[in-house]
Amino acid sequence: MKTTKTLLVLIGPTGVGKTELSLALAEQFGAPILSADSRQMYKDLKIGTAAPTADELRRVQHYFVGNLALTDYYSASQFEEEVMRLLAELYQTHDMVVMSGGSMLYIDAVCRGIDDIPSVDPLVRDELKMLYERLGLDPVRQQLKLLDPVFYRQVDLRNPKRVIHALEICLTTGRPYSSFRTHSCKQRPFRMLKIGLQRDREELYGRINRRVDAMMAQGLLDEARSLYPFRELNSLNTVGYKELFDYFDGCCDLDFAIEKIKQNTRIYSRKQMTWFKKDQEIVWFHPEDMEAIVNYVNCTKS
RNA sequence: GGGUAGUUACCAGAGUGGCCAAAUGGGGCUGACUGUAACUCAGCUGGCUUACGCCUUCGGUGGUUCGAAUCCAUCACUGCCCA
Repeated sequence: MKTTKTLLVLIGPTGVGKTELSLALAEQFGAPILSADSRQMYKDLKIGTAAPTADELRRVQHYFVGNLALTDYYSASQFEEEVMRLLAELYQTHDMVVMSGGSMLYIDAVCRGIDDIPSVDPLVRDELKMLYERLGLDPVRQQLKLLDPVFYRQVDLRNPKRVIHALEICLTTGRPYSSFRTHSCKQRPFRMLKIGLQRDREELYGRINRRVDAMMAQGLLDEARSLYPFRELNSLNTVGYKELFDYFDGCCDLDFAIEKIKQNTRIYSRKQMTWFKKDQEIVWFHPEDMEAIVNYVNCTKS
């Protein structure tokens, strides 16, 4: 009899209770956990990203937690590639793997695939960054219009990140950015069960606020202080750290910074929900209703 | 008790006779997003309406005026100063 290999994908906004549930489910099904969190991957971001603790890491085999240095370049595409390679390996010995996380783009990269686009030449990146900083977005837009009129018509021309990135690709490859974009959905050699975790807004916000207070009690301030010298790194453009950097700069007092962390975390959770809402494959549960989730998983096994 | 400044939408705060449902910022909400994504960007934010538009608002009341958030009177409350 052929056993179906399953990827149990736990999706939900930050603070909803993914970590706890993922551990319980992983133990129940004897599955390893694959984290899909773009910030918990950095080994120096522990408290502020609510990364699984050493105890939790001992309970279940985890992947993609604390595997990067702050200076490492990383992308959703790399994540897709590494996850696919790892899954092929894990499915030799496991029927089920749990993937748990909140990084929308990373999850989609694994579940649907992401187009194969070459990496940006660092020189081109620096050059465009300078151009943008010196002369604004307009010259970037004009160049993009010339090199990729198709994408030029599609992009949000007011969004610097998107406009600049498209041009970066045009310049490093010599081809229009849009020619790489197929948006095709890749087939995966395993079955995916997307489980969405949901709580009432008020309940979620309460958890988020309390979690930030708990982070402070655990020493987030010291963690952030030790990372302050690296604040310009992209990996530190992260909720929970950037607000404290502002405090170190003297831009606000500590209480204000903490409130900002709570607020930005709430905003982030809403962005996640907006993204996940569109995904019709997700079946939604309350994170504390493990029984219903286990039933659902078992029912779909046939 | 006397003087003085004020009372504008969730908050702060512009507006001092028509171009005002009322600038701007914050907050809130909604959404976009395929390569640094916990990023970046956008829209809405008095009520009803798809919209044209209509209705109710600028501390209360009463006036002046074709027309008032804006002028006058009065009442209430708040801040500051002098007693």
